[in-house]
Amino acid sequence: MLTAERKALIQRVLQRDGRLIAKSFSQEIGISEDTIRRDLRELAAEGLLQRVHGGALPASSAEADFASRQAIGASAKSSLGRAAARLIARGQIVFLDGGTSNIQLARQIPLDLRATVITHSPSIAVELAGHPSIEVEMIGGRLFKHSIVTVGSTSAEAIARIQTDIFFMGVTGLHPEIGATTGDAEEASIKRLISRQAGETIVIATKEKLGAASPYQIVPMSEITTVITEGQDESGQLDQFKSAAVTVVEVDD
Amino acid sequence: MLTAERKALIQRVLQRDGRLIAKSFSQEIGISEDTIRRDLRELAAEGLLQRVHGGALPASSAEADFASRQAIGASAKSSLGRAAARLIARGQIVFLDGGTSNIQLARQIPLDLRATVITHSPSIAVELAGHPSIEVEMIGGRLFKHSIVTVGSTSAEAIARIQTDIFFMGVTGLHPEIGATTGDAEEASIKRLISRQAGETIVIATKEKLGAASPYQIVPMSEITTVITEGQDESGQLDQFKSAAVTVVEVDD
DNA sequence: CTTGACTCTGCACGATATTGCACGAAAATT
DNA sequence: AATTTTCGTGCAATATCGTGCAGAGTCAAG
Repeated sequence: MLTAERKALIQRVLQRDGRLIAKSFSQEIGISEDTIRRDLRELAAEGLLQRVHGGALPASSAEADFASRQAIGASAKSSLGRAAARLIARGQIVFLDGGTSNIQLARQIPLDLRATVITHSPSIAVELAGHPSIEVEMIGGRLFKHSIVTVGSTSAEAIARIQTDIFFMGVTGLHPEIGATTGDAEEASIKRLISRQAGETIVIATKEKLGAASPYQIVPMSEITTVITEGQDESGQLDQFKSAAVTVVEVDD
Repeated sequence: MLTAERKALIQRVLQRDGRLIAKSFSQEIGISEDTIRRDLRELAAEGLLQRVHGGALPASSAEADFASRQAIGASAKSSLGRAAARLIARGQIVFLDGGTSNIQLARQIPLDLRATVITHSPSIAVELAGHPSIEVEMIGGRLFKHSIVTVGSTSAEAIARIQTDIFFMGVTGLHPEIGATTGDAEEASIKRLISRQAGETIVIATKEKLGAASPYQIVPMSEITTVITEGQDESGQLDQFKSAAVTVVEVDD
């Protein structure tokens, strides 16, 4: 087995299980613990995971900081969410992905707007249960705890039967050449499917996600209709996205 | 279990419950008290929590305030949930209905119990996303906002394909002759279907629900295996249930 | 084809960390 | 004041870590 393969596998297991035990993992793939520990040390040095006694945890440790992630940059996310919510027209069928940006979006939907929201995020469903005029449809399936969205074949089948006007996609990275990416292969696959069923695919990206790339590609830039991001374009990155035939909406805080 | 995971878990429980008892927590996750106390000491040294005799409280005083408010009175409600959670055996497939009683139940599931929870309540799904060893399967469908559960034909189809060991049913009334009732016809129909797919049907009923009846019958008493309720039987109502070949679990506060 | 530099891997071993137990001290409860 | 519970520390057993080292494989220059 190649070193690079092994390292990729480590990251995948880490994304899937939210942790990795050095001893049991080494037995599982039939490699000595020493080698695994070496890999873990190197990946930790690159900041790709968090090394702990006994194994490793994801770099941005899983659900533990879901709440704190929500707190960080909340004001920026809520103004992005407000801008995104304005793109929903009366009567449309909208797919809302999981993630903190989309929860903000859900909170910003005008109270008199009548529309249908499809989601595979229980958090979004709970949030919208309090909205007076939005019809909510929940996609079932196995719960992927890290992102708190449903995945798997049950989800895929349900999604395949629904055509939507707009898909607000959550990503962990958005790169001009690589496109939209996320940290889990199965999640990427589900997002790809949703995108195919949608007329428009819109990505809300805070500035730290611009130019970043995670292991798994969801779709290339060509599949993305609109990017909603913060207005302070320091690095000129936005020009790269604009030239990719994508509408870029810049929002000031 | 990794040390870092354990510490993360401690902080999450602290955030959720507003407090942590060293002794009961150590039993819950099957680790010696010494280790837990050591963890608490270390986390306190980092300023991540406040160490107190018997356990720990959240670091910030604002949260501690919220915590004590929540702790008072919640203990009465959660004791029913705790009793219910004890009925779940390792490896079982359990259907958790919506409702506040079942959310309490979800919170009381021992942290080391491995089981699968099926639910049509997004709130339950979100709650269990934080549980380290429970597999969660979400039933999709149209969201019935009043109860925050999914209903409709999509839900019904998904439910019809699943056989479960136990169904913890939420009701608004439980009457010795009329049986279990609720306020919405469609919800009643979905609950009936779930009950048919389950080996046991268990109802958690606070005392104000006993003897009460809502417009729509879900199932007659003969379909209910167990009733979990509060221990203070003033009116002799429980005898009526006991004579209906139902196991009655009385819980003292 | 050979040689030498280089990398990767597994093993050995001393260093370090973690855990549970024992026991006396401190705190809470009666 | 007596009793029970909880705490903290020392200690020993165990698990995990990091490093040095040697053998195997790779690759390119000779």
